[in-house]
Amino acid sequence: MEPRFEESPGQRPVASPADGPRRRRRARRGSTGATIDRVAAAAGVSRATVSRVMNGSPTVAPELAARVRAAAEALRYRPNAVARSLALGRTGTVSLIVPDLADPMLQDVLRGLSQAAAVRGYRLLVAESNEDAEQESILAVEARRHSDGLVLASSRMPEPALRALAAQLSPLVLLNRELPDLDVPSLSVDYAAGVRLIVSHLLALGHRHLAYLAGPPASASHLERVAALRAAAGTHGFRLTELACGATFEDGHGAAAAVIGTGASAVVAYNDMVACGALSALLARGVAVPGDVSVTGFDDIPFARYTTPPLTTVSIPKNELGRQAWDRLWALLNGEPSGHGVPFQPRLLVR
Amino acid sequence: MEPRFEESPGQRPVASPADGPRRRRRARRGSTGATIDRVAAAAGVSRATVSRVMNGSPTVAPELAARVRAAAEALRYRPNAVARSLALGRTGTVSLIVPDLADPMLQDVLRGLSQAAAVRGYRLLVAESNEDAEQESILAVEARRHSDGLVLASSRMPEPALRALAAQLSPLVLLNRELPDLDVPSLSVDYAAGVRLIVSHLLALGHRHLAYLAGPPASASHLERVAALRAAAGTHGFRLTELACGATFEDGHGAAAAVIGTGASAVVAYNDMVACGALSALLARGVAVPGDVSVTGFDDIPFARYTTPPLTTVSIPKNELGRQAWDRLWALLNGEPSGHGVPFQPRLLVR
DNA sequence: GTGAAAGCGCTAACAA
DNA sequence: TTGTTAGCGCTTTCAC
Repeated sequence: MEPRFEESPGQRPVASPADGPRRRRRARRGSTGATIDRVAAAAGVSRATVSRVMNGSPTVAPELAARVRAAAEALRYRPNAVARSLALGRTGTVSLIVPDLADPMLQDVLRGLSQAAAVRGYRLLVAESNEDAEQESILAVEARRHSDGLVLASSRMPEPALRALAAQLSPLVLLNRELPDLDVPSLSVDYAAGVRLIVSHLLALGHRHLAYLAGPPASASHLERVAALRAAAGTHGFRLTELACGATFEDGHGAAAAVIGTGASAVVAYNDMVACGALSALLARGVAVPGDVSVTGFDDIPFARYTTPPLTTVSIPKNELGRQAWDRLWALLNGEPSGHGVPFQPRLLVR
Repeated sequence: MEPRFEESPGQRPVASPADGPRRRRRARRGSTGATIDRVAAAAGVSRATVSRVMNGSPTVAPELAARVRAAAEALRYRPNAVARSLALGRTGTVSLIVPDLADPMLQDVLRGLSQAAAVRGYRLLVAESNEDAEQESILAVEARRHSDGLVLASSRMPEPALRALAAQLSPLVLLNRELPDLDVPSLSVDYAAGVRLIVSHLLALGHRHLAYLAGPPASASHLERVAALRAAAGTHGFRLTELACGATFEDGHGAAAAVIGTGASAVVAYNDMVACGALSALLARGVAVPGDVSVTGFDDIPFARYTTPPLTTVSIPKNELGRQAWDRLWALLNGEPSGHGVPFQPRLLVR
């Protein structure tokens, strides 16, 4: 409230009245701060010149540039990223929202995205919604505010909510989720085709009664799969028993008893984790696999190859999905249109 | 230095000469921008008041607050996170650097960290160094500039480099890596103790020749494990054969032939992935596990429980490591000291 | 309780 | 080529 004491004269000449507040502000931050101004002062040039040098502008006299670099070095100057972002109007960060960070399937997507983004000098913010649709809306908006674009993977958001949010979230890329007639690029896998591959394979082996271990009810990919299964059952006339299950090892493990109860000769699992869990529990109960019962998975997680017996599954290009998500986002960030792509075709891996 | 122009009185009357540039700037950003100024204007109050309302300050008259909220709502105003960060001097983001995003072990750490941070409203930036030490230094500095703190997991950085960087990276928490005598909190697991648990178990089963499938040479945890193994071999007088291997399923799978060649009766794998890979390959070659050869892992990844036979391994509290990392970081962010903790004790899981 | 204004640290248009 | 200056959008003193 009172004006501060005058600075003692000398170095930092006469303290203007404005000096008091400024001091106080400075104190707030750590002593970390070598700012662009300090470097400019040390090098005896203007802020602009320092900025030019730091950003590699070619229009700076070599002699000056060297002086600036020396000063920056001496002061251990690191440009403040936040200030830079504010001035530039972009953060150099994109966000990814996933329902479950522990999902080996999404993990590879995460990796592909992260690596592709890194190539362009972009960083990745990740957030986990814990399969909670409401949470997801909030997270998405929040994450978007801190970054330049958003990838929403396997969104659990109800379609109306998603639709309403889409504008706010743009630039936005959807993974494993469609939003027809809205101009949001979405990368999808033709799960129905995947299911048909599995079904054909099992029918060819002579199976006539399949048990489906269902995924999370809110999962779009589960819905696609079950729909395709039912359709196939109608077409090919096999018996289909659906069992509520889930998406994890534990879920699959817990479903083994029920599977045996159905008398089905083959298990179509929602994904590889469920398949592995079920496989393990079946073997433990003395059921021979694939002798008594066949088990198939979905996704081709790294693990699927190393179970005993190895898992027959449908491979989807996870890493590629991540990379493509980046490509779409990158296009949007540059104002290019990013055409709606064709769905990825899964591939059957018989093991 | 020069006094500013006086503002012309009245609303926002005559376009000043400065108006040209400003216009151009505006155009740079998307039309997304409902700014605090626009809301203030719409509500007929000052910026400060809008800010107060948005941040829930109690010192605003209810009537005004309502007006502001209405205006904000109408304009679909979302405070600009970057500007806020700049003014506040904090980003509300912390970074995690990992060597490999696909590692199921680190993944659970990532999850624990992410969830714990979320509780305090913090977001998580992740970056993958691809096991590359140089890359890691760069990434770490970069990530740190964009966030308020850093967690470095299983750092591959040589100790001198890490030591030199520590100050620049602070607040910093290390995972799976010690930096003695430097004041950097580091969360570690007593891997030597874990190795001793496994060795005792195997010795009790009568094994006298163990094959160690070695992890990545630059990995600190591998070095700890191998040192403990050698020490135990000396103490207990069993035979130890070390085989170069790696950290992945493939690595373990590929090592099976070599394992058989050694004639060892038990395999101590660097981690669970290696163990699973080896297990699978051994079974495929007709080696009975655990009949002919025992296989043990390390980490207790979710999968380890669902192999056939299930994997005996050493459990380490991955999720807890993540949460604790956050706790330490949070302490540092608040200027509290964060005592060097005791190393976590692993637990043997016999399966 | 509210507003004016000075920052936060940087970029870039414009002038020189 | 270099410097001046006006922003980027928000928070927070300080004065009223």
